[in-house]
Formats: sequence, structure tokens, C-alpha cells
Amino acid sequence: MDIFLQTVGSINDESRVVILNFINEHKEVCVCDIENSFEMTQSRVSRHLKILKDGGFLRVERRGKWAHYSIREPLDLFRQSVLKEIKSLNLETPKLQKTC
Amino acid sequence: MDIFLQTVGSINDESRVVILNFINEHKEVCVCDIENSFEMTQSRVSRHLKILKDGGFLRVERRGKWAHYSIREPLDLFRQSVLKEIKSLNLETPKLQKTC
DNA sequence: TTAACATATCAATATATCTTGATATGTTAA
DNA sequence: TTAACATATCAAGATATATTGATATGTTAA
Repeated sequence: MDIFLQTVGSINDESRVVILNFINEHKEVCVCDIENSFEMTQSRVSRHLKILKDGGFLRVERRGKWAHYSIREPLDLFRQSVLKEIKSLNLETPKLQKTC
Repeated sequence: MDIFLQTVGSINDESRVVILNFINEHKEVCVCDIENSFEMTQSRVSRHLKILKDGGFLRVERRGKWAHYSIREPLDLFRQSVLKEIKSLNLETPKLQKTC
């Protein structure tokens, strides 16, 4: 139950839904990519990414200064269906700003 | 997005997850069935059922004094996958107390 | 109509979550 | 080592959600 609620809680926020969709589209991004693309403060982005990671949707790979976030693989069927549902929302996603 | 968040928000609560699973198991229950089975206050049950209904999971049919809640049909694939996931949690569900 | 019951809603409080700005951690390059 | 940068975390305030008890609505049976 706790894991389920953590998973659900992680997608119960508009910012995180668009971020998750953004990462699903671009495969791999770093924190500052999102910070720049969405014009969100760094701490806010970092926190949302942590919640999505703890929710089981993302993995992080640290390479040098950067933390690279991508969709966790393999992803179970339930989380896959979440990604599919979010994709079907056809959200407007900002352009990827690679300025870091 | 709003509908998605409303759907997700409706299952972002332990009480509602067990209630939803309970209704999924018993097909149709009234408010007082849940009130008695879970030993929850009436207003709390009523509120949770409304949220699950507004989240697109339940339908209500009023027959006489009672409001009968059941899983909405047809149910889209995403909400089906939610029910499936909740089922797979193997939650302990209380016995159905038909004392009203 | 009245009494009893089932359900819904409201107001107040308690609890959880989000955002921001500041600070801490850790890496790279000079 | 130091400066600059990327990221994470913390504390405080703002906002949202949950719970409770009281009250409102609506149905049934006497």
C-alpha cells in the first residue's frame, strides 16, 4: 500500500506530470535542462525529480557535475500505463533548452 | 490535465484505496455498508465516495433511502489498470457488514 | 404529518504538501 | 587549493486535503 501511495502521490501534481512527460519524450535530461526549459527554480525541480524517482518512475545517473534523469527500465505495467495516460493528454511541452 | 489529476487525487488516500477495492470485490454497496464494515464515520465515507465518483471510478444509483455505489461501467483502460494494481496489493478487506 | 433513517454538506481544526530562498554537498577546471 | 558550477536539502510560510461533529436534505413507514 505504501509503495502504491508513493507512486500515486508522485504523479498527483501538475508540475511533476509535465516533467515526467518531458523526460519520457526526451529520454534523458539533467536538472538544469528542466530548470531552463520550464523556468522553474532549481530547488523546486530537484525536489520534484526526487519525488518522481522515489515514486519509481525515474532513475538517476550521475556523470561528473550533472545528474541525468531518465525513465526507469524496466518499468512495470502499472507505471507504463501511467506514462501512456499522461502521453495521451497531449500536454504542451516546452522546447528542450540545453543551456547548461 | 485537470481530469487526470482529479483521477489520481481520488486514489491518493489509503481509505479510498481500500474502499475502492472493497467495492470492486462486492460489486455494489451502500454508504452504510462501508460505514459498518470499516467502522468509519458516515460523513467520512460519504465524502470519500464522492471523491471516488468524481474521480471517475464509481457510479451511484439511488434506490429509496439508499445510495448504491458500484464500479462505473464502462471503465477506461487507465482506470482499469488502477483497479488491477490495487487488486494486486492483496489488501486485507473487512467482511461486508449488511446491517443497515 | 411526523418519526426514523440514509446520505450529503458545512465549518472548524488537524495534517500533509508545495514553493521559495538560503545553505550544504560534491565535481571540475584553473 | 580556490572559484565556479550543478545538485540536494533545509526551514518557513502558503496552500491543499482529511477528519470530526453538527446540520441539512430527502425517503419511507406509521
